Amino acid sequence: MGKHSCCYKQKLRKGLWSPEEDEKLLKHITKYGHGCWSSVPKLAGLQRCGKSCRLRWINYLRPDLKRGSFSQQEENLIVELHAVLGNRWSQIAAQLPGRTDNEIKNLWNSCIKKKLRQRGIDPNTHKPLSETGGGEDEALTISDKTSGSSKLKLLAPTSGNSNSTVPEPAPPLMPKNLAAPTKDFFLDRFAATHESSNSMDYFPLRNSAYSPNLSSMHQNLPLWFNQNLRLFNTNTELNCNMISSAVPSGSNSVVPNSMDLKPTVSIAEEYLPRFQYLEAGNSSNNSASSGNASSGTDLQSNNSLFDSSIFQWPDLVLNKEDQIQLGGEPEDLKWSEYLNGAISPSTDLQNQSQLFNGAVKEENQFLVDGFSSWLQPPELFGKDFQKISTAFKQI
DNA sequence: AAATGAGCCAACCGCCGTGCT
DNA sequence: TAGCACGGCGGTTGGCTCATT
Repeated sequence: MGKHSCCYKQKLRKGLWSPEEDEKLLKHITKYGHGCWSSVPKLAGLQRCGKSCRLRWINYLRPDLKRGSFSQQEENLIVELHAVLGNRWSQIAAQLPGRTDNEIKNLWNSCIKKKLRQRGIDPNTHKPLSETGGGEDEALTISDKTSGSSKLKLLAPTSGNSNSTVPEPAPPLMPKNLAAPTKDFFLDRFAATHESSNSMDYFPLRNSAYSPNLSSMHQNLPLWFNQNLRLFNTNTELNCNMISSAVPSGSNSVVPNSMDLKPTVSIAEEYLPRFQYLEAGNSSNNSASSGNASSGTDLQSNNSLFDSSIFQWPDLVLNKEDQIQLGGEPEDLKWSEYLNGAISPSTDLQNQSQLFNGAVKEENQFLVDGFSSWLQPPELFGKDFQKISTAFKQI
């Protein structure tokens, strides 16, 4: 049980992938797309099961993967997201463009957990160890895998009656296949969840060691995370500004340096002011300590998400000059989507939603951008990217 | 230089949900 | 409706690398 039929059919290779296998798989997918994964190994001439091919592609060969170590901002974001989503690595990964769930999971288990414990935080509950008794195996309160109920808890706003402990039904969740939510949709959600001071009762982090401001955001975060959609994919904007600032210069990101893909308007910009509102309304101390207070699209400086949190690992704070030196470009933008016109400065949420609800699989984009990026040494991306991408666009 | 342990990471395993027949 | 195939996810494992003894 659990084993796919393809695994029984023949003696299949297991273990590490050889460069030859990688090449075969890559060539096949860049040329034909993956289609049905179970048929990929056969068509590509590989002695692997389709599942293995899929995994290899997703975790390693995919051209939009960001290589290199995680930036401090990325780590912070992972911690924050984990506090909200628990061990839903794929959903966390969806908010970190270029990172895979496996990568994040590994980072969490090998690194972040340790750091949190060193800081006296229980990585499971995100509460101080003193509160949780420091039990390593304490039952998870957040990553309850019966996600239905836990989600309800996260999502449920409380009634206007601040004494009530019974959550009232939440406004409707973002429907998977309906038109994308409007700004008002989120405003309504925000109002519903933010109105009641007691709403924290249903949020596991209400007493966490994080800054109180976070609770407001956390309450709303789940509303924005749809299991089947990337977070509007707007995190392209949300994340890119955070992450790009700290990506080491040695990072061989596939995003070209020479391109300015930053959209003039994004959903993130639409909603980030709300974070500012949260700050103003709920926090008496929203002064940025990150030294990264600049644009209105910078999540970090706008909502002090990390500013007053305990996750200020002091070893990596970049000033503006550093950012410029390191590139500072919005490298996490899905440039392939830009190429395909999926995200343009005028692209609205609905269009993006349609993009991801559409029949075309997201990965199919690699047919185009994968080919160009893979075959280019990283240092050539910037120089040749536009030319190459233009060429592929014309195909 | 060899042995050992720790940490990291790629890949596997088992389960679940979904869509198709 | 049941059964099957498949994709996807999260947990776990095994092997490699590096540091320490």
